Amino acid sequence: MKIGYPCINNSVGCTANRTFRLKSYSEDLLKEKITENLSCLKKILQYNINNGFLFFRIGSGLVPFASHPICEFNWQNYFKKDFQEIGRFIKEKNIRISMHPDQFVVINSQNPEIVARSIKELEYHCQILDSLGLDQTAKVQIHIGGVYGEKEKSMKRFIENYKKLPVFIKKRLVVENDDKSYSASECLEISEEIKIPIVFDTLHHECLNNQEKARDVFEKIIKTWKKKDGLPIIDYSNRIIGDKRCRHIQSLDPRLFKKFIKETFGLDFDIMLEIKDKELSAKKALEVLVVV
DNA sequence: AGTTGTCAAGCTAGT
DNA sequence: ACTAGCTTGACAACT
Repeated sequence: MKIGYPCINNSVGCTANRTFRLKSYSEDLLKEKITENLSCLKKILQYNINNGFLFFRIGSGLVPFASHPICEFNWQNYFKKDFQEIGRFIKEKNIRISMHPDQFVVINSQNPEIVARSIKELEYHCQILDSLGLDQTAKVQIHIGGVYGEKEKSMKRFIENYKKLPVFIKKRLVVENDDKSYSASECLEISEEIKIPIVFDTLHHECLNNQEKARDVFEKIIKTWKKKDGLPIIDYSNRIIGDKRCRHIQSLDPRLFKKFIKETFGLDFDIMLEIKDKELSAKKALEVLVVV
């Protein structure tokens, strides 16, 4: 079991998500930002090793505007050595890497242009992981997408569009249950058809479920992960107490986390802590694991 | 040096 | 019709 946090580290004093405005796009500026981002990524990974965090989500902004038509720069080639070097470090230290494209990636959109842009963005994410030389356990996670007032049709459209994706995307792509549209059991329905692994998000399940117990659903979800996909991934968070909506807590509650670990006894998986204070919560989580 | 409006992209629910 | 919220954070133009 590995513990990780997404995209941002507030302790190392740099960010791997530096960007700029589209208006000020130039190849030089792009190179500059990628250089800074890669250098910071190294620092974060080293920090993670020093602190026992073996799971990390790389932010989508590592290469700004990579999937935008304005970008004709071959960053994969130009930064080949840097990616290989970081990739070697990741493999040597046995770090698990994932990525999570943002809400603009909608594979089941009714608009073919949005689908095309989404595929471009997925290509970019997979190119990052390919450039790092990582195997199929490095995943790219998205949600099912929109409902458009016709859920059955929208689920079918996801399945059809998924089938058309190139293999280098399919082998990394996984879906996560969300808090408003597609529950974990609906993800399971889709997975049954196309055999896509599912990321179980504990907070989203709390907010959207069909009265299934988390452990029951999770045991089914675990089976969607084959050996080549690596251990199942869980996104862990808790709801702000008394919150009507589904907002993340600011910092890990060690007692709730301990309860969760006990409830999932006997199951093995990697945990991504989707919590505001990032590495601080990851530290708390490790402390809980040592005691349990 | 610090503050604040704005930023490539989509969808949903709430006002 | 419009906007907040979603992994919101980071930039850039303004004091």
